[in-house]
Amino acid sequence: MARHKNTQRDAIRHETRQKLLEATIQELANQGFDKANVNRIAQEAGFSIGTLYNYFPTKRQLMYAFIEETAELHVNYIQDRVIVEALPDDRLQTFFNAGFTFIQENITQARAIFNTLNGPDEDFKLRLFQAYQPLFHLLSEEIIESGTNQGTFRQINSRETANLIMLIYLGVGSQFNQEGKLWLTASMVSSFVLNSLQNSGKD
Amino acid sequence: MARHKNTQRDAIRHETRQKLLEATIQELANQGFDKANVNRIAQEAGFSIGTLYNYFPTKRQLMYAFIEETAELHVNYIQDRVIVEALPDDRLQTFFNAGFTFIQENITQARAIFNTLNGPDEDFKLRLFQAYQPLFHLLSEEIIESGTNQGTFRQINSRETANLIMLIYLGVGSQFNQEGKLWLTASMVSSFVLNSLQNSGKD
Amino acid sequence: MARHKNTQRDAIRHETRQKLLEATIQELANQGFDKANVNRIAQEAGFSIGTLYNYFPTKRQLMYAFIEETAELHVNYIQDRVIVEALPDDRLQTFFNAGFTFIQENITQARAIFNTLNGPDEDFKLRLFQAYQPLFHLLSEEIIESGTNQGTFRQINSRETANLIMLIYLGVGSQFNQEGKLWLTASMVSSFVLNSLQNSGKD
Amino acid sequence: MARHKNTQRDAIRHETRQKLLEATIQELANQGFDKANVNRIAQEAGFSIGTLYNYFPTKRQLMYAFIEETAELHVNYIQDRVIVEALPDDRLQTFFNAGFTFIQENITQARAIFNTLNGPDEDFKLRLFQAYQPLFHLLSEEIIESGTNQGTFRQINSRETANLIMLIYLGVGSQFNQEGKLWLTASMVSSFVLNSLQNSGKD
DNA sequence: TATGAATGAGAGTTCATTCAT
DNA sequence: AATGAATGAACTCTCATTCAT
Repeated sequence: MARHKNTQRDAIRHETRQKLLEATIQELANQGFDKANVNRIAQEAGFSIGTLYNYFPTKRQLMYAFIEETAELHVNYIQDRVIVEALPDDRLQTFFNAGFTFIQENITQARAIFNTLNGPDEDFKLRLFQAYQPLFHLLSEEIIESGTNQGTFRQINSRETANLIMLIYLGVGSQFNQEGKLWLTASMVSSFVLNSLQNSGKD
Repeated sequence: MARHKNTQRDAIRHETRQKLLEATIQELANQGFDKANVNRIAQEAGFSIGTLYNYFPTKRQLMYAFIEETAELHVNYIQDRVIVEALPDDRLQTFFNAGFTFIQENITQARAIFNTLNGPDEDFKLRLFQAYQPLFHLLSEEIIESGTNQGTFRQINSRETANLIMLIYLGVGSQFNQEGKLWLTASMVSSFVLNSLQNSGKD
Repeated sequence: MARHKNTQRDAIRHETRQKLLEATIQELANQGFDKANVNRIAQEAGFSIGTLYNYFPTKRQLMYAFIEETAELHVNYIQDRVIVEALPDDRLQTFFNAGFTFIQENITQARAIFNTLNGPDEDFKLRLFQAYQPLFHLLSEEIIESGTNQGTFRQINSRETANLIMLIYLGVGSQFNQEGKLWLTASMVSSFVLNSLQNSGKD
Repeated sequence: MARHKNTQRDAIRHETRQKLLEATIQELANQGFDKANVNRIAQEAGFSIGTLYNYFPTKRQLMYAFIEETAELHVNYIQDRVIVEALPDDRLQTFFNAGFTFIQENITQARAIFNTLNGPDEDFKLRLFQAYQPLFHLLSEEIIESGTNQGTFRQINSRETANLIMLIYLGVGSQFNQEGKLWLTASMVSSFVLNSLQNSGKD
């Protein structure tokens, strides 16, 4: 029974934690890290500030938790869809399709991530970089190298190119208007990138 | 003599203003807008806080002034070098060469601009966007359309592509390490982009 | 028990709020709005500045709260005593008697109100005007019109006269010396006003 | 010739001083003493802040000068018109007529004076009180006592009554709307006061 | 475990005043 | 006599964090 109680308690703890993180997303998306206000976050989540501090010892820890949770969702969403494709071309297109779809469907998180992404805080950047490593690896190994090996893509430094594509993805992904519509489409971007990667006769 | 006196006054005002803006650059590069501290800026510039506020009525106005001055330098530097080239290919290469050179040589300003660029503040973004309009125009009209007309580049939407290239430029430009070395080289990036733009047999 | 806890919390909040308002009264009485210092108010109340701002979001809101609380006390005090009198003459005398008594007994609040009353701030004036409306109504309807209808007072515009009497009351009320002694007595003032209002043979 | 030069210099000094005082009136009328800004006053007057400080050693001295100049105009205006009347009744009516006319015609000064009048600053009050002494004397000696001696007015303490009338005058005078229209008319107020003062059969 | 009253360092901004020219 | 650049104490307000209940 003690065990049962603990399970129940864990469930409550988990739920509270999630509510706090959701409120954090909203606040971060609207305000960015510096202007985000933990008192307001607690209030929006329906808890007292004391409770928030029972779950996250500092504002920074709260933000770290948010980054890691959101990045995991983001990464998994793309990875799951890319990996089922066989051809490098299709994988690249799926990368952008899935990525931009995720952004459109999770615009608040996306906004919060992108706000954080290019801020001056090196700690945040490092965390984000680490959290997005799987996508980097996906691009570098499962798409570019795979494509070069199969002769679909021209010879190219896979790490540098992955870096550049990742940058394009995040850059385009952060350019949405107030309604969350991206300025550039997935197809425009992926065709731009594919055109550069594909082996043409002349090269 | 009154005229002479005014000249002297103007010189003093100009010098003080410049010192304040230089200190602003440092602070912005290190801290970003929100954590930038006007008291520290004034002190670094060698003036009292009151003097700073005699020159710039709010922290925000100070930042605007910085943005406009720096963007103008940045834009002119690139424009002057691109426009003397005749061929679209060369212009594009020069765009990246000059751009990345400017960044390396003005790393503090660049860092400050990029810190600002992707922050959550829409006002700053708008100001930056406006200040960098000439580069956007340069890409769209003088490079891409020119190339498409001459048959060097494939048919492509010039505005969207300019947008994407600008994004790539600024994205790569903001990825430097502590010593100010860029992670990607101008030649790698411009060849990536050129490969995408150039007419190949197949297309 | 939760309920009990809430009751306790409410009591604490109320007490803190009152202490802050009391300190506000002191400060306003001594300094007027513009020179009133919120840090000093908080300190006098025995709290930190942060606590003050947890209770009142701006200096101005603090002053509004003070105005409304004090005006209510002031109005009730006079109203309660006037309304039990039957004759218009007695009511008018009671109006001044009670009013001046209240001032003598609450000299700090009175001083603060009068300091505020004629300051340059239109917002404060409006608030005060609204808060003192019941007294205005009391004079206009329950004293002057009542007196005119009964033939005790001569025919006279009740609203204008109420305005004038109110002005006299507040004007005399603000003329006290350092010890809080009024320069004019209630009986002198009420006999001056009654003499003007009462029907004489000649008019 | 030296003398002539000095005369010229004096004229310039006088003109500069007047311009500064005029700007002071505007500022005081709009802002009240505490929010009045000497830098702004100098600018509005068309001089540098340094020049203002050459003429008035402190903000406070500038305000004193303003008070004394304005009060003198105000007092003279009323006095000149009252003293030519023979009868106490007419003098009292003229007192209010002239007084309210002056206010309407010099609304900015009036506003500034009334803003100052009831502020918390005892020094200002004292200065104003002294500056308005002649009006007080006019009421007390030349109107009330004169009237009592002639039997026109009932027996009444002349100093207290003068005090009360002065208070009524200044109180009504400070109640104007944005366009400078008074809420009460001169005739309404003077008839109210006369009704109280005049000997009726019953008293 | 949850609460929320209280804290206080720190930030942006104002403005009377000084003084070298 | 006139100038205006420079000063800095003082002020309002913010918010991450603590801790007694």
